[in-house]
Amino acid sequence: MELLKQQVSSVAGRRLMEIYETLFQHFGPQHWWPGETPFEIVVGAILTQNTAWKNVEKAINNLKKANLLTPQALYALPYTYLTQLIRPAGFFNVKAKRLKHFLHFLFEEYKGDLEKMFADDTDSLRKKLLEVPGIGPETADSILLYAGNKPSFVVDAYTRRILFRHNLIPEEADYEEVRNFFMDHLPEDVQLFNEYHALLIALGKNYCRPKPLCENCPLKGI
DNA sequence: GACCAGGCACATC
DNA sequence: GATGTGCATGGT
Repeated sequence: MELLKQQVSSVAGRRLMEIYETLFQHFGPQHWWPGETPFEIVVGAILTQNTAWKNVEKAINNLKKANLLTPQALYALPYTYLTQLIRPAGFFNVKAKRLKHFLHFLFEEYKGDLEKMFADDTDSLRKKLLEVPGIGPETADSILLYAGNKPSFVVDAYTRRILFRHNLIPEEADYEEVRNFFMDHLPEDVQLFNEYHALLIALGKNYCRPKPLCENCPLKGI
């Protein structure tokens, strides 16, 4: 951590590190992403779009129990059967399509091999993922960071709300601007990006709600 | 019974 | 280009 801090020169960077350390001391390590394999993480990243994680777990468990949580098995699985298995995660019709789109991409470009996919450099893989229908910026960055261990900062609704409330970004900042804010000011470190995003969610879930619970917020006063 | 959840694509203005 | 809307289940 001290080594990381030495790499931070800007005022914004020091502010981000201060927030990070405060959150880490308060919440502790988050052990993200909950998933046993890179492929499970990719599937989870698509299923969790605008959906509570608890519901995603049910869908993933259905796939696990059926021994279908591999690229080969899901690629071969009939669409209608897939929709039934992922039903608890909601939006099952669109998400089944999105999973199929990703699998098509994975098999066309990398013969179904996630390791080959992640052997691509981060920026060009990010561009390719964003061209897959159903994979937007947050899903792409989650896949890169949590499944591929690549340094791509993940931004979500909590992240923006928290940064806006702490006057670090304007309210109208778009996804890329918020992501660049982190990536321009923080050292490019996978573990830091991983933990930071997870800690922001912890803060968002517990304090930085649409109706803020600022009284006992760990960031109060810093 | 509203409101929210670890988004994204597409229609319409 | 900026807003609005559909997608669907399950927890609070």
